[in-house]
Amino acid sequence: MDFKIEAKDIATKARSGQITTAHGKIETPIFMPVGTVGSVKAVQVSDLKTDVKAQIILGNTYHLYLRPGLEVLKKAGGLQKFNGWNRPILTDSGGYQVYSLSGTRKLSEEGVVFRSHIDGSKHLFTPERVIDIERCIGADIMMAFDECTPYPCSYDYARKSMQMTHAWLDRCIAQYNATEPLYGYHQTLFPIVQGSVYKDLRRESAEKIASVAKEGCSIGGLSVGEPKEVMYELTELVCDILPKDIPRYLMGVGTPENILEGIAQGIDMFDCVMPTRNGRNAMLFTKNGILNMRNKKWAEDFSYIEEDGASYVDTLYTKAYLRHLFHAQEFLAGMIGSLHNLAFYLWLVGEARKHILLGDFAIWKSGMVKQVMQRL
RNA sequence: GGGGGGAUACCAGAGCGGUCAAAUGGAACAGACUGUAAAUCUGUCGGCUUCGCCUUCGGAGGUUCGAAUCCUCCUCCCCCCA
Repeated sequence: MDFKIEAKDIATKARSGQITTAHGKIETPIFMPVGTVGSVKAVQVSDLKTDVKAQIILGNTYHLYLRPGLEVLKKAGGLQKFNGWNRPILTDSGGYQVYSLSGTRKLSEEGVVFRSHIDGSKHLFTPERVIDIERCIGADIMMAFDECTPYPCSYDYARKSMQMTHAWLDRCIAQYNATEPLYGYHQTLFPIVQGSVYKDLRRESAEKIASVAKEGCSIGGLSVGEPKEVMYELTELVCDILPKDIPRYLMGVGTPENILEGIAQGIDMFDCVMPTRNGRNAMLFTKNGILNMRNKKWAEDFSYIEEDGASYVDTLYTKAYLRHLFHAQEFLAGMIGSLHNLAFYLWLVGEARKHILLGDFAIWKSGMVKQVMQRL
């Protein structure tokens, strides 16, 4: 994997660049749609490519391991072939499930025993095992196995968890170095900064990650409920420590505002379920603000979803019609919402990139944040 | 013509003497959602000057300390037999 920085903003720490993977190039800053079980929910691959203009999508190690399972993925020749995407894929390691499925798993220094949310069966995930699974999935970018700490989180717990994540990282790297890709193309490994909301822990973790990161690195454990100001402050602190010449990925973030702030602090990659999940739940992000498409006020609004929107659905359907679809619980409603939101997110990071290259990112951003976050 | 059942809030539908402004669904209205156990979840849902009060359970009377619940009559609906 290769990363070239093309431009650096002067007023902020934003930068634009290009990542080259075995499955294609990625222009940064970039937003990566989430496709947990191998599919970006409610969105066709064809639309992801031509309409959303996604360049890389996520998959999830825990979910794909459980279903369809490693044998199928191996026989398919990797996830890129299996799901028809054939472009760059990043897999989350299951570290988020350590957090989100905390009620059905047991955590120890060795690893995590998950109780399958599908059938209740037990599955041990160790750092070594996670790397093996990610090899089977064939992700271009594999995430190290970590614990995403909850919020709030005591200092003591955060410190121990961070130390464990660091120990797991060393084991991930060892396993990474001891194994080969299964499908003949290069896979890279991103380590993850943890440390909850504690600055000294974040600093320590960032230093650890900086010392081992080769081709990219990431920041985890944020956007789990802490105030956004805390997230911004910690992102800045961490970015100042992380290597400048490799991509930085802020995991699980976020709202359009979060993403623009992240870009300003030097983040290159983002992912979040928000555009798809909220899109399925009738919340639309537009360049003029946020709409709840279930609201009565759209019942007889026959204007297009977004007159100059980024997706073809924006001028194919009216607000009144989309509201009707949501009320009628038609699958099409969630498909339109997801497609619209993803196209908006990709448009947003594309614009950010454009303005970084132009040199007026800071001005553009402050106007855009206000515009994009207002409620319509 | 004879016999029986029923009318409850926007809809459907519990309740069958006090703990009922009335269960439960649905609809409606609003909100939440940040490395997806989510096409999910939450709240409100008679009125008001809202720790209380007022008006409601087809209509009119009555019994009772007290009625959506019991009695009488009326109106409408449904079913069975001829």
